[in-house]
Amino acid sequence: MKLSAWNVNSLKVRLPQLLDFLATRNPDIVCLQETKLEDHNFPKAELEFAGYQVAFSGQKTYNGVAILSKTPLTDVQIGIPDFADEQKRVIAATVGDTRIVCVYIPNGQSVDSDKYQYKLNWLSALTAWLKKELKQHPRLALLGDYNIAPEDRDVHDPAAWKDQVLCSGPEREAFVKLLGLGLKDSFRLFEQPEKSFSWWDYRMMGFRRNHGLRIDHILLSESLAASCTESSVDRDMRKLERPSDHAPVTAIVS
DNA sequence: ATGGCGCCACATTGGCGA
Repeated sequence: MKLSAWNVNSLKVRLPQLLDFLATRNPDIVCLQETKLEDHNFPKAELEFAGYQVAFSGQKTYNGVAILSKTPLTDVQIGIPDFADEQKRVIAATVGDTRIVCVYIPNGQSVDSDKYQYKLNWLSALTAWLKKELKQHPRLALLGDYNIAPEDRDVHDPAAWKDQVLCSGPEREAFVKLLGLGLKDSFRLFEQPEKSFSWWDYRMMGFRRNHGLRIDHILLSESLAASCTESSVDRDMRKLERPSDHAPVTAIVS
C-alpha cells in the first residue's frame, strides 16, 4: 500500500499536477493539505474519474484537507473531536483495516505570536485524541504538513533557524510526544540523502539552492512501521512549472 | 538591507504562508 501526503497550496491551481501525480505514481492513498476550496468547489468528479474515492473538509482561502483512496473510505472524522476549531485542518478515515489521519498542523507564524500558542494547544489536542485512536486502530498512519522540522538535520541552516518557528524547542517536544504514542517517523526508518527537505521557499531560488526544511511527515504506528519498505520525498514535483512550495512525501507499507 | 514568491479575496494591495 502506497501512502502519500502533499500540501498542494491550492487544489484549484494544482489539480492538473495532482492528476498527473496520481497517474504516474499510482498511490493507494493521498492526503492533501491547503486545498483552499470550499466543499462545493471540491473537484470530486475529476478525482473519482481518476479512480479515487474522496473525503474532504475545506474552507475559502486558507487550510482545507482531503483524503483520496482507491478503496472505500469509511468512518470519516472531520476535525479533532471535542476540540473547537474553525480551521479545517484534520480529516480521518478508515481504509480496510488501516486508520488514515490527515493533518495540516498550524504554522504558528512566529514564536511570539498568538498563532504559536494556538499551534501548541492544537498539538496537545491532536496528541490526546490520537492516543485514543491508536487504542482502537493499531494500524494507524498520520500524514501531512506538520509545520515542524524535528531535528537540525531537517533544516538547511540550523543556526539561522535556531529557536525560530517550525524549529523551536516546544514544537520539537510536541513532535517527540507524537513519537511517544508509539509512532515512527517513516522517513528515518531508512538511510536518506543528506539535506533531504520537503519544503523550499518560493523566494530567493530556495529550491535551486536547496534552502529547505523537512516539515511534511508520514508517521506510522508500530505495526505499520514494521512492514514499511520505503519512505521518500518526491522532489520531482517541485521542479515543475508553477509548483507547490511543498513536495509530496510517500511511504510504502503492506 | 526584514525584501525576495505565490495564492487568495470585501483584489490592483494586504494577509498569510514557512
